[in-house]
Parts: sequence; C-alpha cells; structure tokens
Amino acid sequence: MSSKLDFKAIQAKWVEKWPKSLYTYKASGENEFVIDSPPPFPTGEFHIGHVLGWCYIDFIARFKRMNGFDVLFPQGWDCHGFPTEVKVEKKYGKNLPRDEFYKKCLEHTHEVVASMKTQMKDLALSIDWDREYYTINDSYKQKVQLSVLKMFEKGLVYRGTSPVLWCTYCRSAIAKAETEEVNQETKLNYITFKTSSGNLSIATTRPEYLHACVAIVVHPTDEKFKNLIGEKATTPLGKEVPIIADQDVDKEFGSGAVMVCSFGDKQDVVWINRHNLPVIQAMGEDGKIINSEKVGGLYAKEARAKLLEEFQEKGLLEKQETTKQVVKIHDRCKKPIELLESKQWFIRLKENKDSIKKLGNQVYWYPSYYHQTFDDWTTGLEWDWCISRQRIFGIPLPFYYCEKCDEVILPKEKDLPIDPALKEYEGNCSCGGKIIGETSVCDGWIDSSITPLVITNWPNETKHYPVALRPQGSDIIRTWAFYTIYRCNELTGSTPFKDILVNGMVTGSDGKKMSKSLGNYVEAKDVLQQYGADALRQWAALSGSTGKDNAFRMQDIQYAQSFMNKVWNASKFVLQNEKIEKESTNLIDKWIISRLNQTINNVSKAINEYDYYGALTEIQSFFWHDYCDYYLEDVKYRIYEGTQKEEAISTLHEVLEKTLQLLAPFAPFLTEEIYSQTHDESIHESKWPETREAKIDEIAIQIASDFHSIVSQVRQFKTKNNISLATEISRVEITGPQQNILNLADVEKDLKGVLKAKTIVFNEGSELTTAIHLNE
RNA sequence: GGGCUCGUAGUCGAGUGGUUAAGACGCUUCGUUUACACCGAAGAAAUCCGGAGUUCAAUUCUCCGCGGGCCCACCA
Repeated sequence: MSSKLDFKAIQAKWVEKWPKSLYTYKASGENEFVIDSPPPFPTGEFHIGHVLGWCYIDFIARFKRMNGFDVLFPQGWDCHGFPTEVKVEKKYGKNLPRDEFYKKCLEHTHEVVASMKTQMKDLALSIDWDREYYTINDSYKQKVQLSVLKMFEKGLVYRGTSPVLWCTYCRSAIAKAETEEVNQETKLNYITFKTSSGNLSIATTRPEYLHACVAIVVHPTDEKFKNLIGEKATTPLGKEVPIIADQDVDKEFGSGAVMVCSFGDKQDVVWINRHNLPVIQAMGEDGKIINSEKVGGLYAKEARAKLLEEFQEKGLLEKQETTKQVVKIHDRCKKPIELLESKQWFIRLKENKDSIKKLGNQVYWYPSYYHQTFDDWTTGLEWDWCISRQRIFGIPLPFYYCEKCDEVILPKEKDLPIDPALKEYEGNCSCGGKIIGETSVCDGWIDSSITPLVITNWPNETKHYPVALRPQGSDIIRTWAFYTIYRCNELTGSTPFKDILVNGMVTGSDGKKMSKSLGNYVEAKDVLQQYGADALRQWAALSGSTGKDNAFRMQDIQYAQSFMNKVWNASKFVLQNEKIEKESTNLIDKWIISRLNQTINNVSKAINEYDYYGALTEIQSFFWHDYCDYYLEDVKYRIYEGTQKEEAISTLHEVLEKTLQLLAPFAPFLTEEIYSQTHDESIHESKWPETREAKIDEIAIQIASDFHSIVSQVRQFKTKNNISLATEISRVEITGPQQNILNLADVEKDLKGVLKAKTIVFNEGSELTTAIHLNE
C-alpha cells in the first residue's frame, strides 16, 4: 500500500478492473431484490440531485447483494418529451418531415445518454448495464401501447371533450410544463348585469368572453348577494345566466361576483365542471372569437376594445381599475395561452379516488410522511388524466376512430407497436364512416408509469412482480408514484412494489433551490473530479436523515475524506502484520469484538430501514473512536513488546475487515483497494458480516469503559501538566468500588502497557479515581 | 392561498415524555507519540423559534402564531 491515500488512482484502477459480472442479475426468481430504479430524462448532465437519488439506490443494492440477494438494479431512459423536440428544432429548424424529425430526436437522445452514463460509472453505481432499457425502443413502446389498450378494454380510457392549454400562434395543444408565466398589468372592468332586483356589477379582465358567459358565481356567505343565489342575471348582451354559490369566490376581489366563461381561465374550468355548466366555445384554434354576432371573427384584443367602447356609450361600463395579473405564455413563441375545448384521450381517475387511496396504504413509505403527500393529492383530484399530446416525439396512442360516429377501433395486439398516423386502417366502420388513425402521442408519464412491469417481463408470466423497491424523488410522488401505483394495479391486480423510498431535493448550501443564476449551483462533475466518488457518495448518506431536503455542503465531503484517510492509515498499520487467526481471551480484545458485533447489528438494521445516515455515522464513530482512538492505542504496546501479540493482530484484522465490509456500500473504491490486499475475491462479492450475539460480552464492555476512563484520566493529567503522553509513570493508584477494582485487576497488564506505568495500586473507594505519581 | 415538512451551540445537524441533549465543522489550550497533523488529548459554547394547553414531568405530544424549504393553486 502506498503511504498516502491516492483516491484518484484507486478509482481509476477499479473502474477499469471490476468485471461487469459483479452486478449481474441472475433472475433466479428466488431471494430476489428487484429495484424499480427511475429512468431519468436524458439531458446530458448527471447533476447533484441525481447523485443523491442514485446513491440512495446503490447503498441498498450493494447491501442486499452482500446479503445474498439476487439484486436487479436496472437502468432505463425516459426519452420522449418536449425538451428534446426543442433542442432538435433549434439545431435543424422547424420544417423537417415528421419521420425525419423523429430520427433526429433519437440521435440527440443517444448522444446525451452516453455522457450521463460515463458519470454514473465513475460514481460506481452497481447497475446491471445488460438490463438497460429505453422508452424509444420498439419493445418498450409495444408494452406501453399494450398497457393503454388493456386499460381501454377495462373501460378506463375514453375519448372526450375537454379544455386544454392551447397556443393560438402555434395552433397546438401544449403541456403545462411548456408554459412560462409573466406578470403584467391589465384593466379590471366593472360591467353592469341586470337582475330582478336591480343592477349587478361584475368585474372582469376579459369582457371579450362575455358571449360565453354561462353563470355568475358568488360566495355562499356573502351578505351582498345571498338573496340572489338561485336567481337569474342578464348579461349586457341580453343573455340569461344562473347565479350560483361557490366558496372559491373571493368576496373582497372586484365586486365579489364573478362571471364564468368557457374558458377565460382555469378557475372557469373548475366551476363549469363542479356545477355542470354548459360550454360555449368562445374562441377558435386561430385565436379569433367565434359564436358571437357582435365580435365574431375578431381577435380577442379587437373584440375587447369594441365591446368596451359600446358599453361605455350605453353607460354599462361603471369603472376600470388597474390590476396585476399573471399570464401564462408559451415558452417557445412567448404568446399568451388560451384554454380551448378539444377532443382528447383520458384515463379515468375521479371515480377511482377511493380505491387509489387504498392502494397507497398497501405500500411501505420511507419516510412514512410521504404517504400523506400521496393521500392528499389523491383526495384533491378533480379531473381525469388527459393522456394525449399533439406532439411528435412520443409513443403514438394506439387508437383508430370513426370520423362519423366516433366509434373507437383498436389495432391488433400483434401489430404493436404501431403508429396509427402512418398505418391506415383497412376497412370501414360498421356505420359506413371513414376510420381515422389517431395522430396524438402519449403523455410521457404513460411511458414511465409501467416501469415495474417492463423490468419484470410483463405481460409474460413472471415471479419477479411485485418488485421489492421503488426509489424516487419527493417531487414526483404526484406523478410517477401515483400513476405507477394506479396503472400497474389495474393491469395486474396488485400494487407494483413493496417499499417506496423517497429522497428529498438537493438545495444549495444556502438552503435555496440550486440554480445557475443564483450562483449556488454545484456541478457534480467538479466534485467528483476534486474529491472522488467515495467522498461524494458519503455526502449523500451524511447530509441528513432519509427523505429530507439536503443542502449541499462541502464540509460533509471534506469530513468524508478525512474519514477515508483515517481508514487508509489505520489499515496500513494493521496490514503491516500478516493476518493470522487466533481466538483471544484478552478482555480488551473481547471488548472491541463486542463493539464490532453491536455495530454490525445496528448498521444492518439501519440500512434495512433505509436509514443511511444512521448507518454511516455508526460505522464512522465506531471505527474512528472505538477502533482507532482507543483500541489501536490499547494494543500498540502488545505489538511492540510481543505480549499476546498474535491475539492482538488477529483481532485487529478481524475488526478492520468486517468494518470495511460495512463501509463497502458507501465507499466501494477505498474498501475494495484495502480488502484486495488480503483477498482475491471482490469485497462486493463477499458476504455481509453476521452479528454474533454470543460475542457481545457485557462484562468486557463494562471493564473497557472503566479501563478507558482511567486512560482518559491519566491523559488528562498529562495534558494539564504539559507532559508528553509517552512519558513513563512510576506508580498509578486507582481507587474505586470493589467490583470495578476487581474487574480492572484483570486488565492490569494492559493498563500498565497503555499508561506506561511501572506499578499499579488498587484501593477500594466510592468513586473511580486515579492518583498519579511520576517519579518515586 | 392550500398541503407537507423543518425550526436544537457561531455554522450544519442526530435524537428523546423523565439522569450530564449525540456528532461534525469552526474556536481555545496542550502535545511532533515508531498508522495518520487530512492527527491526538483536553476545553468553552444550546432559555432545544415564541405563546398557550395536556401531564407529576414537555425540547419531545396538541393547538395558535412567527420564520425557512418543497409541491400545488394563483385569482375572475
């Protein structure tokens, strides 16, 4: 072993040397631990948040493997999505043909995946790379389309009409993730409606939607309007609408009465759904007003100006106020987004809320409070899940439908994967209508919500499902966890995983969200380069209890590195003496073996409960303080003088070796390097140390406690008197209760050796104290 | 605005219905001892966010408030 720890050399050596077979899943079907690891979106950068998440997975994977489990740690890639389309558009322009464009998206994806994989390998993630999967591959698409068909057959998928986010400039439905928000000022217009009991003032920022007004909403406890609830109001355009009550209304805003239009904003959608109100299409896909005699054919802005002018003349515009407004805009064209009604595909959620909540009880949540997040989300569901997107880079929805009667026609299972937009359906509908292939693609969560099925070979017979563990971030409980639990249960009849382990988000050292513009962003690459994988991995365990958001702090990394240095140097000392095995009767040896077994027990329990913080701090404190600070010092005199030397060497080796094994999941490179000095097999293939209860000797622990208390007292004496710890003492008098004194007499030799005392005298007394005589 | 979560020494953070509330970084003092100065030894430093309640006993449980963080909804 080199005298200085060179972690870079060690890391490079083992990345090269470790055989691929180390992490191979045997699919034995017995004693399995299958992990439904997340398929990240390929961005090209494996960032510090990824590091935390993947370390959480790797710790348990390595632990289970050493415990004899057949572990599957697969790696998938959730490739489809809008960001890739944007990148490709930027590079090649907007006018590529559909299939050409798709090909370019594939190319881009493979490029960025490659660069992420390098970083994952440097981090020593024990992934079985033979089990890699891509959502863009035919085999994956086939399973996704099959899963959608199966859900359709169960009556859980339907085609229906619903408001969607629509960009009138791009003439496309867009996902919420594609929106940005801008603050702007606008005019709040107070317009006069009529009721049986007089005028009713309505405040609106969008009078151009007046023709699509379907109701007036007031707060149920608002004294101003209480007697109007259930009555009708007449709009300035002469239309009668009902006045209804809803608690979402803010009594203080505007006049306290709101007009509901289809659809001015998202709140309108909520109210229309909740109160079963009719829908009047107010705007066409091109952004021009429709279904209005007065302003039809005009753009919204023109229509608004025209109407306000007219109301002003008629005295129906009471006043205008300036108000601040948040407007959603399309992130590509920066034009405002409208809500438009359109035909889309949906998965039923609303009526299954209660059964989904029950499914949430059937998995173990680590930490448990995240179950609450899932439960609350499910309780609050108001809408079904819109699964269709008018995009290109996605898995096509596997449906045909009749142009005339809307009948849905399914492709044959053997033809999957299929793109109905490209493959025409042979034949006509029974009503004689033409059959159209669906051109929309699936929402990305449709792709990723069947990962437990994909990795266990669904729909074929399998003994690998349900899987043992789903690890994931707290930010996607409402999406990935929710959709997976729901869909997989519908498709198989059971929840997809036994445990769900949730990791928190990584923040900057200031506790704020990491962002490049805030200047608190840390590149995982840089940390890896400077401190190495083992230190970075330990940070993931050390930075807080499981599931909490973690601030990234260099301190933790540096501490991990100091610890590794300690391990390296202690190992150097131990390995100077060739390994032997000899049972020891020495009480100090028995003490450290007792502590070792306690540590093994505690660490095993902690990791089994995904308490990595507890596990690693336990290892560190045992190794650093019990083993290095005390035990090593306790036995040095035996090594140098030859007293019970073999027993000491045997014990030193045993404790070192087993501690290295405990540390192996956290610091795979360092532990392998040291372990390889005395073993041919990899430490990662070695068997996890067993807790030997019989070796936990409470009396030895008690004696060692007194022993080290004496050692401390003598050290304190020497420190206070500015004497070197190496100075010899002629006589130490130890006073204490009878039993303690009797016990200490058993380790007299060790006391003399460690304290460098010529003679020791024992006296009975009430408290354990020492008197030191330097020269006599 | 809603939900969840957190609030413990200068900083970061475990943990607990009842002894002296871990540990790390930093700080002070001492020590070059043949694994390690990326070290060792000793030490100072905490009204456990505020208020009320439950209890023989609260930092821990409950409620209210204040302040971070995350997610969601953002206002006609």
